[in-house]
Amino acid sequence: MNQKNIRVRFAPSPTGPLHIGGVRTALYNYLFAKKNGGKFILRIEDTDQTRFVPGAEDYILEAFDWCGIEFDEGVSKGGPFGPYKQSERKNLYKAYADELIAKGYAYYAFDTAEELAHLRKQYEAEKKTFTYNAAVRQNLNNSLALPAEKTQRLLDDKTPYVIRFKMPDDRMVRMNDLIRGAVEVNADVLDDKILFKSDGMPTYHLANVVDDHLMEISHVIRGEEWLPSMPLHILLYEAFGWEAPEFAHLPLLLKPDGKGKLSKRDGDRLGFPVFPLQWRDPKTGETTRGYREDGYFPEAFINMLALLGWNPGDEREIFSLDELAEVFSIERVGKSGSRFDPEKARWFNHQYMMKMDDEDLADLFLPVLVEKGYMTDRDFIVEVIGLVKDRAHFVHELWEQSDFFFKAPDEFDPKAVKKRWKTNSYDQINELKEVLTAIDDFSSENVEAVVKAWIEEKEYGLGAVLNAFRLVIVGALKGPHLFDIVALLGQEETLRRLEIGLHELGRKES
RNA sequence: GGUCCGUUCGUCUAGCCAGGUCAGGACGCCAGGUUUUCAUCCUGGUAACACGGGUUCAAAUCCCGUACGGACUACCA
Repeated sequence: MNQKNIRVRFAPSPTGPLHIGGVRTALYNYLFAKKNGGKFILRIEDTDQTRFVPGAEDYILEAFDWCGIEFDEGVSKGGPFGPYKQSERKNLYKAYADELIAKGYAYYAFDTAEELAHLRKQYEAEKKTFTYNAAVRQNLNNSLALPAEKTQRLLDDKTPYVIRFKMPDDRMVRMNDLIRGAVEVNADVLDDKILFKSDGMPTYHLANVVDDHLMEISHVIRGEEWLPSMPLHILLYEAFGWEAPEFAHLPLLLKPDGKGKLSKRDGDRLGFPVFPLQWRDPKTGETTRGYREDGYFPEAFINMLALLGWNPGDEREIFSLDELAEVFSIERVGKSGSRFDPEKARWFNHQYMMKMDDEDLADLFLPVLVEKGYMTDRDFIVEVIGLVKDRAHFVHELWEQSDFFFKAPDEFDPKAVKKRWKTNSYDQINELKEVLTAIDDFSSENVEAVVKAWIEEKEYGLGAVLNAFRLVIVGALKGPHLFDIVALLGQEETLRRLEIGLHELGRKES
């Protein structure tokens, strides 16, 4: 009874394309909400005007749309707690900062960025770390150190200032993380973080806490990089007299090799996407590949991401989004970072490829065929897909697995020719032509039966004839069951290819 | 440097909380099988508890330390 409503949020900053680590964070939030009958909110955290990138917000929306992740509330969706973009909530944060000052939990600071940078350098030269905290704040340019009249004069003169949190100097902050358990930090190693910037915008810390409270967020599920600021946030809730949400800090996604977290460079270097969608940088015009454009199915992409850091506790690996939502639990999220494995990503896509309906695949394959200039009967395409889809990892690989269904070979693989086009091949294929011409029922089974009977009767080698046969039909020693191919191609086309093959390959002299 | 978090096959991981199984599965890799071919597929194999102490009859599992890795340490999020 009385259990708080579950409300979680994903709060990206629109500074560029969404990294797959971000997608995974959003996914876990989504799954947690769905599993617990809660709400999932999308909030845009654009309090840093200098880092705004045009198109980034649309990218985020489009990426989730592609993934099939839906929000209950948020930008472009609306909801009772809007607006959901922090720049549109700008005028509401200052009052909260003022409240903290009034209660003695925060103060004005007039130090310039240059002064602080200088101080940091000085400390560094002495091999010390500069921390803006209780130990030094009395010697700096702020409302705690200055006489009240001086502070008031600076304020009246419109001197630029920031508002800092007054970090307690002797206080053990005890916290709980849903994934890591108890965590405790002594506040005296923390610094007086800026809550409100001189440009009139709040920093992440203030905006995040205020909005999470106002939006009645029950669980904050976010990346591990936020773990070090959890004490600040807890203290902020405390200062406001608000009940803090539960926290869960997700482990990072790591590079496939070497050390460190997965970055865009790793994708470029190793040849796999790091972003869900292709992204064109508006400044440089540089284009970065995406999972969608690389041919991944959104279902496979999501499935792969979900299993990176979470597992169901049994040996299942293939899950739809709905199935994930049913079995997901935050307790089963691992503590350690997960190395991203591009090979396994491919494997997931292959699993979905094989499961996918031939008709649906035909819809996806059709544009590829049109582009190649082979517009064919749709039923034919569906048949082809049924024969080759198990062999491909991606839709675009369907073409290399099936090109011979759409055109007679324009060249014959030299290695295959050397291996399988022997002295007597010409005569045998020529004779096969007669055999095939005489067949009325050109079904796979019947052609196979007739051809095999003929080979047996003539005592030709099965492998010799069939491989030469495949060579002239396909152009290489590859592809599905040969008789399935010729049945689908039809009698006329099969005979035509035999003709072409005989002409091109000719009689091999011994 | 400081703070915090982490560490089971090459990789993703189960097992740890409630110590007792040849440490299980998947990807990859290797071998065999199926196939007239290639791919798929099937079967089998390969391979791990970071290290050192302690507690205990018994430690991957609990405790301490060490090493290594990571994140954070901005008027960025």
